[in-house]
Amino acid sequence: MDPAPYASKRKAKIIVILGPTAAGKSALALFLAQRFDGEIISADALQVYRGMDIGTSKPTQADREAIPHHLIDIATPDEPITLADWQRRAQVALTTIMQAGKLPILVGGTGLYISSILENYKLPASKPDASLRKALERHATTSLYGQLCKIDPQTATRIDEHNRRRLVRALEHAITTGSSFYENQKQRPTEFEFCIIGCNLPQDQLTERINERVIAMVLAGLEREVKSLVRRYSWRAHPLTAIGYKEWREYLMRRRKLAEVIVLIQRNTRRLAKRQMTWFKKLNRRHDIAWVHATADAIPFVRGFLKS
RNA sequence: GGCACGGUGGCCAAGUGGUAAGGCAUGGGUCUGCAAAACCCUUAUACGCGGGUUCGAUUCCCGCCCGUGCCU
Repeated sequence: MDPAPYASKRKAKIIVILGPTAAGKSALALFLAQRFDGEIISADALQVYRGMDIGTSKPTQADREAIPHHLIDIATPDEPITLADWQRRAQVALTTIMQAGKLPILVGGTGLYISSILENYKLPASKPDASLRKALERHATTSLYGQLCKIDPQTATRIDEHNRRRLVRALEHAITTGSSFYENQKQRPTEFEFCIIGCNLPQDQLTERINERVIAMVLAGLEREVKSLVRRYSWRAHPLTAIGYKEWREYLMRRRKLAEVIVLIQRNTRRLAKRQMTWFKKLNRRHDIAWVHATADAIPFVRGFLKS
C-alpha cells in the first residue's frame, strides 16, 4: 500500500483548530488547508444541519468549493445528529482524507465533539431510548437523583445532581444495560498525532467581533432564514434552540422587538464563547494547545508539527 | 419659576432608626448519544451632597444639586 504523505511511519497527523465562536477559526482553517494541502472537518454541532446557514456562520459556498469541507449539511434539523453520529462520521472523514493523501484539519467550537476525537471516546453502549427518556422526564429531579443513587451509586457521586438531562442519560444507561454509566466511559489511546491550535482574541476584541457579527447576520437575512426553518420544521426541531434562532421566537409572536433580539443574541453568544473557553481550558490541562491571535502565527507550529 | 415624584454596587430594583433582599450583567466551574444543550458556584470601599435631630440615619427634619412628569 502506498502510504499517504501524512499517514506514513508513525501516527497519522491531524491539525485541530479550536476556539470560541467568532475568533476566526474558519478563516484560519481555510488558510492552512490551502497552504498545506488539507481538507476541513467541521466540529460544529449546528453546521451539520441544512438550512442553518447564516446563524451558524457556515463557510460560504465559494470556500467550500475551494476546499472540501466535511460534516456540514449532513442532516436536516428534524433528524438530530448526536455525539455518536458525529464521532462516527468524523472518524470516517479523517481516514478518507488521509487515504487521499491530504492533511485533515478538524475545526470547530463544539468542545465535546473535539474531545471525542482528541481523547478517542468510546461511548457507553446504551443508545438513547426515547420512550424511557420520556418516562424518566416525568419525575422530579430529586427523585431521578435518588434512583441513580440506588442503581448506580458510583455515577451518582460524580454527577451534577441538578442537571436533569445528565441524570436522565445516566439512568437510561444504568437501566438499559444494568451497568454503571460512569464505569462505561472509556478513553482509548488515540491512533493520531495532533497539532492543536487555539484560536482566540483578547476578550474586548472578541466581544466586539461577536456584536458586529450578529448585526451582519441580521442584515444578511437571519430573520428570513429562521422563518423558513420554522415553517418547515416548527419550533419543535431541537436545533432551533440554538443561539441565533431561539431568540426570534418571541419576536415572531410580536412580543419582542428587533433591537431586543439583537441584544439577546449578542449576549447569548458572549456567554457561549465563555463556556467554550471553559471547555478548552480544561482540554488544555491535558493537551498542548498553541494559542494564536493571528493567522500567520499558526504557520510555524504547523510546519514544525508536519516535519517532526 | 411652582408643584409632585425620584436619586441604593456596571444596570434594574426591594427595604429598614441599629451599616442593606433580589434580578440582570460580570467572573469561575461541570459535562462521554439533545452540547450553540442542560446545569452549579460567584465578585463588589452601593444608599446624590451638606447640615440637623438621635446613643445611633440609608431610613426622620432642613438646605442644595441632579433626573422625570405636570403646571405657569
